[in-house]
Amino acid sequence: MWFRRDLRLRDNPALLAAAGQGGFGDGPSAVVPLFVIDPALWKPSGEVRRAYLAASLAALGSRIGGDGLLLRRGDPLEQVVAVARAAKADVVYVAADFGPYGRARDDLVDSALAEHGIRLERVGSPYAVAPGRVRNGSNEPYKVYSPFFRAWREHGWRAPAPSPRSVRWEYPLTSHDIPTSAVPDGTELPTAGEEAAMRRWRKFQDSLDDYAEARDRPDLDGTSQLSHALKWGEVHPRTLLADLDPERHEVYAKELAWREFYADVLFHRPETAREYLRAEYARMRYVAPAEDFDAWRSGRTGFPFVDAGMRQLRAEGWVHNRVRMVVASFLVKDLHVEWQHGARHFMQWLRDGDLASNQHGWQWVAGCGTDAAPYFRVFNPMTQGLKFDPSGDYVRRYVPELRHLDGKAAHSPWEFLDGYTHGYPERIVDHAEERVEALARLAELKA
DNA sequence: TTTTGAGTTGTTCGA
DNA sequence: GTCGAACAACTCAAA
Repeated sequence: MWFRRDLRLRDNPALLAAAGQGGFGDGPSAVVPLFVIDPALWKPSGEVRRAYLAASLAALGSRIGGDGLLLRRGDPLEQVVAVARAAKADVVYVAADFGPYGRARDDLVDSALAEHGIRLERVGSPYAVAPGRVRNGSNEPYKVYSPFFRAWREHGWRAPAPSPRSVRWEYPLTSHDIPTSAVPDGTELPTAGEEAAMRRWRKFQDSLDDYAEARDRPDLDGTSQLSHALKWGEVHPRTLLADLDPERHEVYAKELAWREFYADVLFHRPETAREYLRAEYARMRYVAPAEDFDAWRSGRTGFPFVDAGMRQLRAEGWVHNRVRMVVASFLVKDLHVEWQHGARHFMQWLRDGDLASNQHGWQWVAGCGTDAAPYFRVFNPMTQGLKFDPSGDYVRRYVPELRHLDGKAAHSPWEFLDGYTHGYPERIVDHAEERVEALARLAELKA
């Protein structure tokens, strides 16, 4: 069993197939629990995601017990083949990967294994409905979310798979060490592993009825906080969907469907991990990242809601989705910087950094993605802050220079004589002007 | 093939 | 302070 982004034992069809249990296989087998630390993925992941992955691997090792995971470092092409041969394995089981890199990697590993008479079996995926499955009446992939969601729900998914009974784990080779992966100073990460994810889910289920209201409020704890667990497969979305009331909890199911929609879009258009989904947007006039980009990255734009979000990213490796949209809109529409620069920064720091969701979330905000909505949607950072952080608590939590301002005053230090007495920077741009400029640049594109 | 209705998440302005 | 209209035109999906 080659684990990748499915770091759990429960509801894991590939593992059941490997162990020959649950009707997935043909009788009990010994299983090698393999994880390969691939430098091609490890290095660009950013220290937060690396640290979280290391903790998650340790948690999975504990769940397995005994010698835990068989960890190998290096090119999967070499490592998987070496381990499979040493184990005299007939089959290597995986959950299918639908990302651009993972697909190519798995095809290569498939061929390399085949040379030794070993099969690569793809059982299940990180999604309730595998990318490529949901099609419209013309058998084409959907390009708009809402009809995708209806068809996705109609398509349906399997019930959660049973947990494996005792598995006979085998270790044909010795483990390598996990590379050093210290958490950056001051970064707080949640407890890793499937048990922690299930605890969080059970706790969050009490809040599901309030989710539709509370989910948009970054000052409240209204979200499930499971994005990192979904990213690493510590929990499968199917497990969550099975616990939802289809009527009352549709809003939460819709958020899971967004994740599946973006995976589907990226599956059909793998080049959009880097390139514009709407190619004409490559022609727009942009500003090369410079001092303003640095101010954005470090949370010193002078716009409290934006700066709070950018500092939350660095402090926690996570940002509330509402704030992700606002800071992304600010970079693209107020600073006129291409979305790829912002997306790369997010991927460097997010503990849940998922290529499909991140890149297409950015493209959506930038207007070059799957958004079918009006072009004139430009977020006003102060209006957004007042609307979704009405008490100012979120801003004060991450921006100490504004803690002396009470209530909503934290959103507009420029209106107060003592607004800047604690070192908070002045606004680096005039939002009203840059909004007009963004619309003008779009108009040029249309012309 | 043509037509029709709809499209996550907004902002501004004037009544 | 609140509320509704205006802000373009286009693409997508299905009837």
